[in-house]
Amino acid sequence: MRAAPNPNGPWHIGHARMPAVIGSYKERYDGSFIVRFDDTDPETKRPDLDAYDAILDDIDYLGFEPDDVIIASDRLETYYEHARNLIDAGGAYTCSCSGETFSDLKNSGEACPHRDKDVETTMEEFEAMIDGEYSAGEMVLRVRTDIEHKNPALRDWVAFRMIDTPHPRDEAAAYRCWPMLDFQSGVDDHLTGVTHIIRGIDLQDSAKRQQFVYDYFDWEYPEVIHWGHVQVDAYDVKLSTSTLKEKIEAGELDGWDDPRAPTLKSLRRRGIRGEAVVEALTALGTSTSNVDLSMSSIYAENRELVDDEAERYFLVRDGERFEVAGGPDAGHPPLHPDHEERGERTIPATDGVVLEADDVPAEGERVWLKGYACVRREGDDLVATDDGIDVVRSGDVDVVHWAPAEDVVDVRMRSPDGDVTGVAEPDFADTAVDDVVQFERIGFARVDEHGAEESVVYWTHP
RNA sequence: GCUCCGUUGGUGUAGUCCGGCCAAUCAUCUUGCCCUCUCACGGCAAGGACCAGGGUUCGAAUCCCUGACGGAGCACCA
Repeated sequence: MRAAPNPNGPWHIGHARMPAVIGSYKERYDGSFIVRFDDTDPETKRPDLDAYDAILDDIDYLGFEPDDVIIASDRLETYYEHARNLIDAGGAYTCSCSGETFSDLKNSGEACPHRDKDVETTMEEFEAMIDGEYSAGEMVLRVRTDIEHKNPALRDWVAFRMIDTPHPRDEAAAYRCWPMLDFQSGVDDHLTGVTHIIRGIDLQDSAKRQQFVYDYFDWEYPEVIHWGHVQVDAYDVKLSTSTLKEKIEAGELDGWDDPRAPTLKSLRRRGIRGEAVVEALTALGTSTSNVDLSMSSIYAENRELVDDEAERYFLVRDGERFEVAGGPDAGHPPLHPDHEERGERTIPATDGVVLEADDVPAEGERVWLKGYACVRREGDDLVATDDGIDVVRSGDVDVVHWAPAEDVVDVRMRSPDGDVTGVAEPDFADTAVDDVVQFERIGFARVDEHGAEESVVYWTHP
């Protein structure tokens, strides 16, 4: 099977569906996984030179290693050779109608004057196309299908056209005569031994178009299934590479890995594992209707992967400061509640503490500072009580997270909903970049940077 | 306009080919309870769906017809 991306930028979440499904089928049926860059339009779908590696990088992130990587723009001579064979077989003719003219004829089921051209003339004109003797729009090579076919989409479609703009890849920059997707893809699928094709519903007519070429060559068409589009909830941004590119260029997003972008690079930076993305996407199946992917299913898969190793820390957002009277010098909650052997943290309380606004108890009420003790609010002070943990177990007192008022780590947490700032307990400075931690009662986050001014983390999921 | 395709709980999915084992599976989700010094993890429970109407049949989520709704193609884009 193959994934045939158009190299126009890094992948968004929806793109991962193809490698996710192909990769898991490959493992199940001992198949092979080809990546083929379909970059045969240097103009309107102009390839982005960085995208080839970016996409391979994304596939690697997902945890797959392609068996083969091929690039269509390396293979022009192959397509030309098959076009010559097709012409010889009477399966194609050169046509100089304007797109509009041909469209009108086609829609009324009428052949254009060029359809009856003999093979020799067609061959001469096609060689002239290859030699670049025409400009864009002057000449195309059409596949002779059935001009009266009841589906107008299948009538005598274009196989090759002229493009004046050079291809961005040096290796392909000299070519001016380019195959259309249906020709290139159809030929390559056969030549590379593809047995099963998955493609989008937007390409539902492709197999029927390509079938005409396969018939001329007496090839057997692969099994093909179509699936619908994927929408992802939880993002304001449209799932479209070109839209994302515009937003990045306009400065609305910081880059392809901005946490607000629905890209794989963004998920990776947030500490979501490729495996979780693959699991969630594979579960969508391959139905032809459009599907909505909820981020919560990716989150659920990922949480299962990271929970056991994510150390716990406290992060207090917009803290309100209180002095603490009568308690111990510090709190010592464990790094992980299920793994006491990993040790405990030390959170000093002698210089006062901060609590999140929602956690501040009313005057005279009690709250349990997790890992520390029960305190009662008396004005701007929190006075330790001699309550035991049973007041928590009985449900009388809420447990809250907290941080010292001094010597904390300033933290900026970047998330799809924007940045939030706060302070983390001192031991948070011990974490390494790339660690995924859990800020208790807030959620998981990946440590991105420990800077001089502040530490930056990326919110992973609840 | 012409031509394709689809429609199972909030979301996704199994079942549809070969009608009965489906008073419909699993996951996520939501809620409640248990566990717990986290609103994490774990455990238990509950909630919630066969697009509509006809037809065939002893019997229809499953087959047929009609309709509604939704999607896609009719490009010298991929």
